Amino acid sequence: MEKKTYTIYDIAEATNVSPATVSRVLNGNYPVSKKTKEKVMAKIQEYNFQPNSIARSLSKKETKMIGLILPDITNPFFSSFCMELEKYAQKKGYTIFLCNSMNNSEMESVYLKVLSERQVEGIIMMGGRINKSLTDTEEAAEVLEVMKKIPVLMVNGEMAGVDCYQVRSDERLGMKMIMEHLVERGHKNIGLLGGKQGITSTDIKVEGFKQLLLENGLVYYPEWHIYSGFSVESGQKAMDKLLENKELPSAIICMNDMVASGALVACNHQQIDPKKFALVGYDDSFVADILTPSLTSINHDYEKLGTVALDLIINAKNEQEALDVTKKVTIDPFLTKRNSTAR
Amino acid sequence: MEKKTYTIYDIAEATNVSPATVSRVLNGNYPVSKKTKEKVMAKIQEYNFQPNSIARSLSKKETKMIGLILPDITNPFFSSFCMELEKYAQKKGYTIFLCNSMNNSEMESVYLKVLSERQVEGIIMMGGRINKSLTDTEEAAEVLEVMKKIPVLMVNGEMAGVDCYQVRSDERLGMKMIMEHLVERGHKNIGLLGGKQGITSTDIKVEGFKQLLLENGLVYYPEWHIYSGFSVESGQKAMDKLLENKELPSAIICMNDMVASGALVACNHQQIDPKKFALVGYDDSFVADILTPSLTSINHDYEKLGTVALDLIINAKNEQEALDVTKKVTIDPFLTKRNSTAR
DNA sequence: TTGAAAGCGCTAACAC
DNA sequence: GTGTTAGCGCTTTCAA
Repeated sequence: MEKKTYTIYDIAEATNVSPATVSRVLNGNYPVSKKTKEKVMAKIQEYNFQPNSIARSLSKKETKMIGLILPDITNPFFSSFCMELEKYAQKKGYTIFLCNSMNNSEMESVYLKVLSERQVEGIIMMGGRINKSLTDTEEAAEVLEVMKKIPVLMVNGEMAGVDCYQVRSDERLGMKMIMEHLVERGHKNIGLLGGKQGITSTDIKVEGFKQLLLENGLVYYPEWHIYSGFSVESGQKAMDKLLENKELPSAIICMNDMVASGALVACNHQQIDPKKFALVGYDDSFVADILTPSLTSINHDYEKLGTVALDLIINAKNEQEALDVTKKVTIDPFLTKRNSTAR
Repeated sequence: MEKKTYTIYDIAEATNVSPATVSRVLNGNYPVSKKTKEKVMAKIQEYNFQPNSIARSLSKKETKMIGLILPDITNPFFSSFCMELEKYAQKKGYTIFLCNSMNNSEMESVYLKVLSERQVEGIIMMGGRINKSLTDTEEAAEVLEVMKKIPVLMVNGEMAGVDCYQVRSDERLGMKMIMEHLVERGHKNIGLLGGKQGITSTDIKVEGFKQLLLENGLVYYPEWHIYSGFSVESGQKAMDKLLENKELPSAIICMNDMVASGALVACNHQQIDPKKFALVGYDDSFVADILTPSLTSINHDYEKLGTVALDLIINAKNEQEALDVTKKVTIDPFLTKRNSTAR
């Protein structure tokens, strides 16, 4: 079974050329006569030779690998992004190194180190430490250390004192789209469910929510605003709590589709027709389609998020000299209307 | 910004030892005097030195990377497996190289090549070409070629003529658990929705379904058995079609949770109370919890699937000599009962 | 316990 | 156009 694995030397020898020439036909970056080229190609075919990209990486000091650190690939938001990122990376000749931190800061640290040792050419971070409103100094220091060697990009997050590449979907705008949609549907009493204080994405939405109520001449009722988390269960709990109120809103915005799912579960448990409320989610994951009623939600435009992120990080090297580099890009989300807010 | 990145030579020089010694303290595999060890460690700290694992890989001819090729990480079945695999791999000092083939055979080929060039130490395949009942010769040949160099493991799939490592959750047993559960609940009329003929996982379940009906003295009604696919929409279509029948089953088994979701959507559209049917899904993904009613489903035991798969592939190298290696392992799934089949 | 040196497979000057 | 050769950064005999 110890199959001999061929090197360019084997090919060179068998073809009576030098290893350099083999390398040249392999890379096509230097002129090689048609004749020798064909000769070499033939042997490569014959031997089914595959270049060792480890050796190439060492020699060229480039790995064509991008690291992606996220909390949990099981979450549709992250997997959707991952998918789009990889799709685009593939086109660009890059390959993605996926790291699930399991929502654990220590794991993030471990992976930061692993990726650095593996010489990835860029690191994209999502969730976890970059999504806390209050930056932890230790955690920031680690990222800064890595940034000395490798460009870092954060998706929908940031850390105080860490000046890195950023791509974010405009959650303030997303909230505005939701609000306009609801107002247009005649809603005046609107509740907000889920999320956690201190998590950036939540804080942005909450702030937008309050401000937009004001702008639309509507009132913010604290009892209709319930923090709970990001999971289905948290959504269920939040909805249960909301339903304890005597006065209820006519529309409910949820921090993500999971929370909205939980809200629906709560309604069903309590034998309350969910159509009583206009319900809106966030992330526009595939669950939005399977819920009853199907869920109106905000789409982050995953494709754009992915392509922009990759472009930024790939170009980071070249851009380092340029002074006017746009390091932070904001992507417009869009609203997908479904039955949960139909008239 | 062109930050000098240190090598063991820098450390060696600064410490007045040889690079070899630095390597030894880094790896801890050879005796080093306590004194020099501490000296070296200190410098490593000071310089914040990180070994280049590309160089190490080239020298040691080991990458500690395992490739994972699957159709779509967005699908909870695959992401759940991926998560468990990575969790265990991390413990074992391995790292996962994720490849989304986007359900595209050519992409599978591309990734097979990429992983091979990148010198991964094992390749785990799921879905795609290994899940067709009729093996494509070309596709098999590619896999066989790779197997000359790298051990390959297939999860819930196989290819005719390709003798590789295999881990599968026993879908025949899963079907039996479902059937027993339904029979115990008094159901005699059972339908089967979704899947595709020619896809192994479907074929196994269908065959089991028919046989188990027989064994339980029940009748197979072709009009209650509707192929459609694996998506939510396909489930909806299948259910719509099923509902055209005059006589309806009292229980419905779906090929996966997505199809079951679609079935529920169809019921809701048609204003039919889904509680009229006992509904069972497959995969036990998180959607099972958010549906109304919550969905009874078969869990593949992702953790076991992941750990067994990794162990097999990691040990492949050593085991090559042993003649009696168990190359194929079957994992027992388990039934998670929820409201959709409650009395 | 430590150092010298060869080598992992490929690339890229530099010659010719 | 093509060959020679010196690395890339680390590991690992072999000697000392």
